[in-house]
This record gives sequence, C-alpha cells and structure tokens, in this order.
Amino acid sequence: MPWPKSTKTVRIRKGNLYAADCPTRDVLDDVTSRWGSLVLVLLLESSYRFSELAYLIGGVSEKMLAQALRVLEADGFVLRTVHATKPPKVEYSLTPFGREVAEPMKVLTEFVQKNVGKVMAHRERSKARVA
Amino acid sequence: MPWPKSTKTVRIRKGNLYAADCPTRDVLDDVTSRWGSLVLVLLLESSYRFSELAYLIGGVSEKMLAQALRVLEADGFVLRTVHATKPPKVEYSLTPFGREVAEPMKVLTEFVQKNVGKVMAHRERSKARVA
DNA sequence: CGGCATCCGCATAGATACTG
DNA sequence: CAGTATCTATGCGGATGCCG
Repeated sequence: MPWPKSTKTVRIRKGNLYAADCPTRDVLDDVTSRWGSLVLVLLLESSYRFSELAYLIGGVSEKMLAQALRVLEADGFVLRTVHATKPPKVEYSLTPFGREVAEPMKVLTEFVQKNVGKVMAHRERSKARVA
Repeated sequence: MPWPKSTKTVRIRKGNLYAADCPTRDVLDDVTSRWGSLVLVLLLESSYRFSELAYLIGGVSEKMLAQALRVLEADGFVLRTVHATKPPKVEYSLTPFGREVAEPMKVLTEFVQKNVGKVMAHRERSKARVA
C-alpha cells in the first residue's frame, strides 16, 4: 500500500458495540428491525392481539410479524400471554425491560415522523444535484 | 370467515408511520439500518474520514459503508466534505439535523450495550424452555 | 485515499396454503 | 384467531477490480 495512513489517532471504543462479533449488534438489530421497531412503539401505548398488530402495521406479513414478535419475546422485551379461550386469544405486551428500549425508539420514530417533509425536500435537492 | 373479529376497537394512528406506503418508513429504515445507526452514533462525538469509519465499525464492507453514508447524506443527516488534497481526504460529519436524530439513537445503543447481558440471559432461558 | 461498477450466492422477505 | 409450513425470487451484502 503506497498510500499514507490516516493522520488522526483513532480512539478505540470502550464498549464493543462496534466489534463485528459482539452480541450487542444482534440485539440492536432486533430492536431496530423494520417490524420490531414498530411493534415496540405500538406496544408502548397498549397491549395488542396478534391480529390487531397485523392490522395496525400496514404491509407486514403474518410471517414477518410472528418472527419479529418471537425474537422480541426471546430477548425479554415482549410478553406473550395466551388466553385459552375459544377462539384462542393472544395478547402481546411490553415487559418493563421492553418499555425501557421502546422509549428511545419512540422518540426516534416521532422525530422522523415530524421531519419527513424536511428529509424528502433534502432528497429532492440531492437528486437535482446529480441530474 | 367463520371466526369472530377482534373485540377491541383499534385506534387508527394519527401519524402515518404505520401506513405501508408512507415515506416515513423509508427514512426510519435509513436511520435504523445496521450500518447507518452506527455511523450516526459515531459521528455524534467527532467527524471522521471514510477509512476511519471503516476501521472503527468492525465487519462493515466498503460498499455497505459508502451506501449508508450516501443515503444519510441524501437525507440531510450527514455532511460530506471533500478536501482536494493529494491524496484526497473526505470528512464526514453530522448536520445539526443529523445530530437530532443521532441523539435518541445513541440513547438506544447505550441502553442495549448496557443490557446485553440481561438479554443474552433471557435468550438462554427461552431456548431452554423450548428444548 | 475514497470511492464506484460489476458479479454473484445465500439469506430472507413475502405470498400462499394449511392447521389447531 | 393465531399462527406454522412451504415455496419462490428478490436483493442484501461480500468480493473483486478499476479509477480520480
């Protein structure tokens, strides 16, 4: 490599979030996943049944929703409660732990929601610059 | 469908975050993407060059990093500054707007980082229950 | 150095059908 | 209702090579 290296001394992160093999990455992926994030924010305001979530979250397939829920449950964020009624009824809610993760996620989604216009405008300007 | 519908009246979200065709989803995906999220949190503390980011973020390929940076730039979160030196030097930093999104994301990553152990423990117990 | 273009395989999203 | 099972194919993401 005939090219000079970076001149800046790079501080290595104390935490291992940036290490490729750290499980932190996996957990973060679960939380920030396309459907997982929406589930967390929704459950922050109320518990919901499977079909209610499927209805509320536009464009999600049953498979993907079930998958996201199972992962979040395994991680300890979501509680799955089966009511042995006929027909079966399954309630999903947040654990206290899940509530803690969901909170900043909600802040994030609300910020994005509030500023979509700004982002879209910026995207247009970027596109124009290329064309 | 011989099955009874949901008995709970479901409030339709005011925002359209949950609509399948809403651009809010796209933006959220950019921000919460595997590499995008890490980039945002890193740039919160300092600006970095491309190669520095590539070094700091373990496991990222140049392609994916460049891709993440380009979308974040197009969205108006990241500023790309080219120094016409020899060899070329490109600095990436957050815009004030980007700083606003990155903040809650940092809260999220720090929470996850702090509680990885708890999650991993819960995962083990879940696995045990299945086996 | 900081990219972009290209190729390519495996993962995984998603549609559909079926079940307790 | 609340999921699983099965199948397909799209596309993410990695590897490589070239260029300003």
